[in-house]
Amino acid sequence: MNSRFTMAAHVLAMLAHAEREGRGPVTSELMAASIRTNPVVVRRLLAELARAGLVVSKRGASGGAALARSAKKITLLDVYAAVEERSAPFGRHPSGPNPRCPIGPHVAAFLDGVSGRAQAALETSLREVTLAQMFEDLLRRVEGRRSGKAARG
Amino acid sequence: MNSRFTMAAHVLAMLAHAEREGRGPVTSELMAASIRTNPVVVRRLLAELARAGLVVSKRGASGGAALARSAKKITLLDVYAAVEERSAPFGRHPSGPNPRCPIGPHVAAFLDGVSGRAQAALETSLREVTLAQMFEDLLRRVEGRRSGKAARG
DNA sequence: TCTAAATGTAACGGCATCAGTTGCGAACGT
DNA sequence: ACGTTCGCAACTGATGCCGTTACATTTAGA
Repeated sequence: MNSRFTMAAHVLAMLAHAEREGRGPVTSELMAASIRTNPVVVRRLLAELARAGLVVSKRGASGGAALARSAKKITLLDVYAAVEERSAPFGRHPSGPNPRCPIGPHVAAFLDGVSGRAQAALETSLREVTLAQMFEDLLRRVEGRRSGKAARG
Repeated sequence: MNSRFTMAAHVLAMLAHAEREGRGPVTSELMAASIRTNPVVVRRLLAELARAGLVVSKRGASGGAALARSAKKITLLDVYAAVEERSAPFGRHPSGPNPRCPIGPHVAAFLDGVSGRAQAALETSLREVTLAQMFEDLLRRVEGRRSGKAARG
């Protein structure tokens, strides 16, 4: 299983943090150290996020990545769609069912509907959370304010 | 991506059909021909379904597989859980976040909640459909009754 | 009792995907 | 000009899944 969504959330949290602190772009090297991976892995991830319009990168000295728009306007669904192309919960026959079998194509058609509804439910639950909400929750967790109600997630 | 759920649905539909027709056990070879795969693949699948208590198999001459209980009492969630162990919609850092990074563990904790809710939504949508409902829908599709309302799925 | 029909299971290869790594060219600030 | 940083291509190792072969085991039926 694929860990790009988790890494993307981590990266975007760092970018939201930098933005709030008024710091400049964040380098892939710094983020890679935080995630414990290689800078190139982070850059590949950033390339996908940039293609989706979520981040912008600057090259050269004092370059790095930053959020392309407000953290309030980025939902986890945006992130998921950007880095996880296959959102279907299950796959299909690689070679298709036997066309001489009368039920094969109908099973596939039925499952298309099931898959579509499951996918819609997943997307709805991801659309409800913005990057800003996630970041605020992280701040609360880090600051250890146990008194406030724990944010969902 | 994994096609076991689709194959399992196909297999179980055939078993439901055989049961309704009063036929005996269905061989893996017959089912494999319908799915266009190898009998061993079907048997591996049946082994998982049997471990989950959904089917029973008989060895030897005139052996094969049959439903272990009524198709009305098997939901697609049962099937999904039986063959798709990883139901989480996204994975985690392989090596975990950097412990010296203050937000890493919190990102993971936050995403645990997100994943749990997404997973719950998926499971709810799968629990709503029984094998019997799916099979009835397939029958309608095969018989080509366009007048009746199309079943969800 | 013998035979044919089936399952159960192990082993192996091919293929795809992913993470990690290296190397280098291009862009950019100082 | 120089060092910094991204972008990108290429390669490796690990993993997971499907397909296939092979073989032992079980069972019904002649």
